[in-house]
Amino acid sequence: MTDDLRSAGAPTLEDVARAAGVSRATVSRVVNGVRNVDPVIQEAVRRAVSVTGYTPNRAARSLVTRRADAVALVVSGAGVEPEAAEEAEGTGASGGGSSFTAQVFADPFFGRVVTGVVNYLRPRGMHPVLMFAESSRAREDVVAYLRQGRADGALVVSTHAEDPLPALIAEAGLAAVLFARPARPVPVSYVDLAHQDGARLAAEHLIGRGCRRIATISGPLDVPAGQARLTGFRDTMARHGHAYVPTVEGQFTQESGEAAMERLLAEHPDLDGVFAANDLMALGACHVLRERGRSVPGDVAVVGFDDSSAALACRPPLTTVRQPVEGMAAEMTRLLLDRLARPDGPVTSVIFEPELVVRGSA
Amino acid sequence: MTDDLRSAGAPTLEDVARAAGVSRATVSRVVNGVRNVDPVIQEAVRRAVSVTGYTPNRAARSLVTRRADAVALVVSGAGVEPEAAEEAEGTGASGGGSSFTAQVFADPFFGRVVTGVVNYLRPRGMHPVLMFAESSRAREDVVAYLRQGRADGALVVSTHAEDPLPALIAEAGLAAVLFARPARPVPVSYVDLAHQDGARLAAEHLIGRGCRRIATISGPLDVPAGQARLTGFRDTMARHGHAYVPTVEGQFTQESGEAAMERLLAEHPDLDGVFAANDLMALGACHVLRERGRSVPGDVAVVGFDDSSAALACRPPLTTVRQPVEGMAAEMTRLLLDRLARPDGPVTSVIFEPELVVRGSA
DNA sequence: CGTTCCGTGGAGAGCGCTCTCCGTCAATGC
DNA sequence: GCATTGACGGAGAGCGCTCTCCACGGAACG
Repeated sequence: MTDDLRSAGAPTLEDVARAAGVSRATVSRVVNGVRNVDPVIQEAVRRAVSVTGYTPNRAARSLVTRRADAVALVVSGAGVEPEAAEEAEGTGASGGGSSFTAQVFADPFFGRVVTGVVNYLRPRGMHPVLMFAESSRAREDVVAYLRQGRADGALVVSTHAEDPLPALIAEAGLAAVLFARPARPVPVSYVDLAHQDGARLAAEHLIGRGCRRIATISGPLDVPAGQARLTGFRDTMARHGHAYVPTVEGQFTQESGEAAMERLLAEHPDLDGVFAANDLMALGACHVLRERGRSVPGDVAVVGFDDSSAALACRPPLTTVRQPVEGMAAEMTRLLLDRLARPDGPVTSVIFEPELVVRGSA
Repeated sequence: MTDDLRSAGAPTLEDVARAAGVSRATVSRVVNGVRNVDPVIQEAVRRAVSVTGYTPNRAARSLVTRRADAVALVVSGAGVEPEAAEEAEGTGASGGGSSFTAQVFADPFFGRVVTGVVNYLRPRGMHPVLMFAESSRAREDVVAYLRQGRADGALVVSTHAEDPLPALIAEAGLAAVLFARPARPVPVSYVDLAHQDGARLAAEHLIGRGCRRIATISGPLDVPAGQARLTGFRDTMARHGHAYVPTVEGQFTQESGEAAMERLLAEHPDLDGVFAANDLMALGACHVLRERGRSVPGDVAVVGFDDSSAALACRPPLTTVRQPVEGMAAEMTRLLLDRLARPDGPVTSVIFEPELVVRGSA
């Protein structure tokens, strides 16, 4: 219906300029809302835009502005194991596929990150490009992608400590912001949770409800979050006179939570309180407790961490420490856009406070 | 370390050409592997590329090729309710935020879609741009994004039937492929599951293990998948002499599964088998059954649908109908890239066969 | 009444790449 | 031996946009 005005294909600035009887530069000024343009001419241009059905060509704009107006959302793992799994790429009909991506989304945590990122990006007309970086090949891809200018910066969520990606990005002089403090110092901004405070809340809650023989299932200790949650829990316990806290290390998975609970129960059959460093492990622990004839929270109180959807899938629903993931992800995004606006700004960190959510399990 | 060879900023084709002592065109030919280039020159160019640390500028390439080499992955809802929720965009610290995105990722199904898409895209050097289209504003954004040439096509996963997005995209002459058949016919390719066959597997399994009083919790009946699963289930039951199947409609959520189970149990206290149209509802059903003193599968056998992670979070783990989501998502992606390669190709549909996964619940 | 200045629109030079066209040179055919 | 062909490299014209300059005119000032 607008074909009469455009030479061929999509309408360009030139076409709009012709239709409005002004120059290309003026149309550009109106479209980008820059400098003063006579209101009458502005109106004429706007009309011409809608008549021609003009849409700016992003590639052309990017070429001169040197900005893609896009950011990458990278889920990054350290992965010795996933590194090898990459071979099985092609098929993977029966759930094989990329074990890494599947594994990432099994934890509802990542969905909350996406929600926070998208909420912040969307009102600004931006959308994240989703990338996975679990092998060194994939990490190079991410760096290449950024270097090609397809994205202006990266939001990096590492699933393991010792993730080499942040350092790679920093070396290449590319912009990035991390979710969670990197294990090794890297000159990159990040957001994180006050994990120790969260663990303290869990400890105080268990003590407060009268538990006397309390144990904990920690996260992997090579991950800063796992380490911090354990430290925070033990410190608080010590401050309340509990010198010794039986501890078994888990891997943040439901299975590892089950195995850990089995061990704790075998070694300390009389325990009456458990703090699991995330909800998935707490869920596993609840299953084992029930199978061993312990009622939750009657015989044993259980507290989780994260307030993920696993907390609600559990019966009774889990008392847990809520991490404001969406807010953290939004802040992470804000930090990145800030940095893109002022590339020589300071490297900062923003730490969020957790919150105890009391439900049925403790 | 390579600064001596580049004029300033990132190295360009020109820089590489100068370093290799050839023309820009030749470097382009080598980089893109097009036409025959003398092996000796090829080698020289390659060396120059690595010496200069050259990376092609995608914006410049896109400008002339008119291809972004990117696709959008759109999660689309029809949403009357989410439409209004858009107001609360800004803050949303405590989990409020965009109820739509949060809701999308609560079901592990979407993570599997992402996995399949990424697995197919990655070996081809592509990455999906994640977009949500739950309001008409957002739908326009998606269309604008595609029209700006920021993505070559869209992979659309609709959460509701009557989703207007596919039609919008088709009208604009943009490329798209859908996950699941649209409620209204639209000239766009799609992949889907043989839902009826899946329901048949569930019915036969329940009958085969000796259940006599079988009920079902259906999905929302305005969604083609919900409808098809119910139809398939009833048909098979009828074929085995069960003329009447007590049915309660659910909404594919855990809560709706609980409510539905309560009702079924109230009206048919003697039932001994339940088919829930997805795992989340089956999980809810199991919780209710246990609370009402029924053992699973001893007193009541339960079969779910999807084989999502909820199936494993359940105790006992759910017997369920597996939907090869990853494979379907990969095929959807293949169809889109095919279409981009041959824009005048046929509109097709690919239907996948489900598979029964027997675990503890039935 | 001349000078300065600000507000505003146009001209045009690229941004870095691809791709068509053309030129060159060696191999081949009659 | 000369025309024909095929293989291969170079030249150069854009792709659609932004943005820096410059030109122009009217207002303000001395």
